Amino acid sequence: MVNITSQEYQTLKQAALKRVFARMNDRQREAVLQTDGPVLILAGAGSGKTTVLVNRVANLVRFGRAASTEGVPSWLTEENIAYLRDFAAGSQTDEERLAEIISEDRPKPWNILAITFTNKAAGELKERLAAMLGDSANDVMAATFHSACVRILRREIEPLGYGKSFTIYDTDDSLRVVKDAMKSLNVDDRTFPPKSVLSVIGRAKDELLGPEQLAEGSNGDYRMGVIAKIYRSYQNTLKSANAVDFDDIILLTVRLFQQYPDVLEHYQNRYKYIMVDEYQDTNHAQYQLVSLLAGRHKNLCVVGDDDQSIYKFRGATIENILSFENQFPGAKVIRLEQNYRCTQRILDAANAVIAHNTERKGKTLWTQNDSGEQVQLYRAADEQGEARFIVDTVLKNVENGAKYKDHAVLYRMNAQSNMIERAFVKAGVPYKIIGGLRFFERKEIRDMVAYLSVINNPSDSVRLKRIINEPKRGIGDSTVAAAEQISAQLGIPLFEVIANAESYAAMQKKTKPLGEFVQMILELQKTAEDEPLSTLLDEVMSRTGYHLYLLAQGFEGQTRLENIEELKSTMVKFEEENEDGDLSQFLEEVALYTDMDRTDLDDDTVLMMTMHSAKGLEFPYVFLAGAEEGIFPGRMSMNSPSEIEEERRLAYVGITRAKKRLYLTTAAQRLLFGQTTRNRLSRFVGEIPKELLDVEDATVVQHRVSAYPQQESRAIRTGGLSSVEATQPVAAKIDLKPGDLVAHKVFGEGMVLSVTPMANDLLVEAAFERGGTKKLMANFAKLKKL
DNA sequence: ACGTGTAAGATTTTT
DNA sequence: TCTTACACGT
Repeated sequence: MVNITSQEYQTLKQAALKRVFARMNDRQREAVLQTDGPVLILAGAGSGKTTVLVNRVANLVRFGRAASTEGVPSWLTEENIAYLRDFAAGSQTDEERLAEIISEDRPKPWNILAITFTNKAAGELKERLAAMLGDSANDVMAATFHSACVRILRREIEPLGYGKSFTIYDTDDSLRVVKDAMKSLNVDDRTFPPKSVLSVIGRAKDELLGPEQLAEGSNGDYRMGVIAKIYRSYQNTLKSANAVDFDDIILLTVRLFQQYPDVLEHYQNRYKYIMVDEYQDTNHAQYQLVSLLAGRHKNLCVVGDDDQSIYKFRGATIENILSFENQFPGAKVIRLEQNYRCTQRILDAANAVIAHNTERKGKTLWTQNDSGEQVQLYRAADEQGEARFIVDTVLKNVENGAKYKDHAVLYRMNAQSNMIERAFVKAGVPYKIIGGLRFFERKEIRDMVAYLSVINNPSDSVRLKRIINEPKRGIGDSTVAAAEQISAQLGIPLFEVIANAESYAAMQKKTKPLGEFVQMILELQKTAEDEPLSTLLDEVMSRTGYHLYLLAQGFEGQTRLENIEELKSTMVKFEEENEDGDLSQFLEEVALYTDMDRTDLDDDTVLMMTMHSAKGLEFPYVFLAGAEEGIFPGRMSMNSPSEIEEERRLAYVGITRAKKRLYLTTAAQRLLFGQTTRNRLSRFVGEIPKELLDVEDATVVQHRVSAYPQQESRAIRTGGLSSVEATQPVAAKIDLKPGDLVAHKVFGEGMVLSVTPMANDLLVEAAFERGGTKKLMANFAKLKKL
C-alpha cells in the first residue's frame, strides 16, 4: 500500500490529464474526459467538436477510464506517485509513462465505434486519430452508419433471408424498381409520382415500418394503401434480386439486432464505447440502432447541434437530440459554446437569426475573435448583377491577397448556380461546383457501373435492364418485357432467360442480338478475372460499342468520355489502395461513394454549392446568394412554421460557414425557371440587427445610395407584390419600357427598371428620387411618362 | 425498334 | 430556362 489518500490521487490524476489535454477549453476537456455513461455534447458551429471527438477516442485508448475511476489502484508504487506529481507539475511530459501509471480499464481500439454520416467525416476522423495515436488508430472503427451496418450485414444477414453478397441499390436503381412495381400494379404515375412514392417508402423505413405497418398506420387512407402495396412489391423485387437499398442497410441491421439477441450481444460486447457525430441528423432507425448497440454498456456519446438540423426532409428527427436526456436517463449534457471560427459580427448575426426559432435546446455562441467587418448586403438589379457582384468581390479579395479557395458561394438550390457559374467563366475565375448533377449519377457513369455490376453478378436484373440495350443493339422494350415475363413465371433470373433465348418461343426472333449480348458479357467476365479493373473498363467501353456511341455525340460525348476517364482513375486509385481488391469490392465501395469524397478541396478554386452541402465546411469569405423570400426561405416551406424553422437553421448553417466576411446578395428581379420573379428581401436578413449590416443597393441611382442608406433598406422591404390591388380601373394605356423616365406625385422623378403587363395594367418597377425603388401599377399610380 | 417532338415539371439529399 | 418523360410517326 502506498502513502497517498484517494482524494490526493484523484487531484493529481485530474491535474495530469488536464495537462495532457491542455489545448482544449474547460468544456471541451470535460467532454473528452467524461468516459462513462450517456453523454450529449451540444456543439455549436465552429466549436471544435471534431477535435473533441478525436481527443475523446485518444483518451479512451490511452487512459481508459482513468478520469472517471475512484480510489487508489493496488498496483501503484511510490515511484509512480512521484512521476505523477512531476507530470502534474509540468516537469515530466512522457504521456506513455503517464498512461502506464494511471490508465484503468483501457478498451482496445476495436472496442470503440465512431459513427459519422459522411465518408469524408469518417476519413477525417481516422486521419486525425492516426496522427495522434499512430497505428492503433487503424483499429478504431470509424465509419459511416451505412458502411458500419454493411460490414455487420455482410457477416450476419443470412438469417434475414438475404445472401451475404447482396447488392446495394442506389436511389436511381430504387426508382426503377418503384416504376416497375407501379406498372405491374397498374398505378397511375401522375397521381402517384414515383419519386414521392419512393420517398414515402424511405420515410417508412426510417420509422422501421414494413408495408403492412404502413398500411395499418394510415387508417385506411387510400393513397397510403396504394403506396403500401407498391412498397410490398418493391421489397419483394429487392429481396429476390438479393439487393438492399440505403434505408434497408440501417433497417435490416436493426431487425437483425431485434430478432437475434445473441448477435446483438456480440456487437454490444465488441463496441464498448460508441460515439455518434451529427446526432441531430439521425432518424428513428438510426436512433434504434444506436440504442440497441449501446444498450449493454451505455457508453454512448452523441455530438450534435439542434440548430444545424437541416435534413428533416430526409427523415432526420430533431427529437432524437431534444429528448436524449429522457431516452438515456442520467445523461450528462455538455455545451460547447465557444466558437473558434467566425468573427464576432458574423456570430452575432447567426445568433440573432437562430434566436427566432422556438424548437431548440437553446444556446448562445460566443467568441474571442475580432469583431470583424460588417455583413455586407448587396442588392443587385437582377441575377446577373448579383453574379457580377460576387465575381467582382472575389477578384477584389484575391487582389488583396486572398486565395480563390478562400471563397465559397452558397445558394439554396442548384438552379441558382447557372448564372454565377457563367459569370465566373466570363471572368476567368477558377471555380468548382459541388453537387448538382453528381458524378455517380451521371448517365454514362451509371451505365458503366451497371455493366460492371452485370459482369460481376448477371442476376442483377435491374442493372441488366439498364444496359441491355444501351447503346442500342436491337433489344427493345417488348423483347425485354417478354423475357421478364418468362423470368417471373419460371422464377429464374432474367439473364438466364436471355442466355437460353432459343429455348423459349417468345424469344425466337431475337436470338441473334441476345446471343451476342450474352456472349459479350461472358467474355468480359473472363477479362474481369485476368485483367486489372482499368483494362476491364476499356474493354467494356470498346466491346459494348459505348465508346463509339459517345464519340458520335460530338462535344457532349467528349465530356462524357472524360467522365469515364475519371471513373478509370478512381479504379486505379482503388487498386493502389487495395492490393487484392477485385471487381465486387470495387462495386461495393462505389455504392457508398459520394461526390464529396472525390472533390479535392485543396485546389485553389472558388467553391460553389448548396448550403446543405456546405455543412461542416468553413471558408474565410462566404456569399449567400438569393437571400429572398421564395428562394430562401424556399417557396415550398413558406406555409409551415416548422419548415420555416428548418430553413432558418439552414440560414444559421450558411452564416456560420464564414470565418472573416459574409456577403448576402439579392436581386430585385430574377429569372428563374424561365420566369421573372420579384421577391422581397429574405426575412432572415431582416432578423439580423441593422448595425451589423452594410447595405449596398445597386438598383438605385448611385449618389442616392450613400446619402440615404436607411431609406434604401426600407425601399427593399417595401418591394414585392403583396400590396398591389387585384382590380384596377381600366385607363388609357401607357407604354413604358426599362430606361424610360417617369414622374409620380409623391416619389418625384424616377427611372423605369422593369415592366410587367398585369391585369390590364403595367407593373412598373422604378427607382425614384424620393423613396428609392418602388413597384407600382402604372395606371393606378398615375405615372406620367416624361 | 428507334428517333423526334412536345408537354409538364422543377427544393434541399450526408448514404 | 432546362431537363426529363412519353406519345407518335416511321
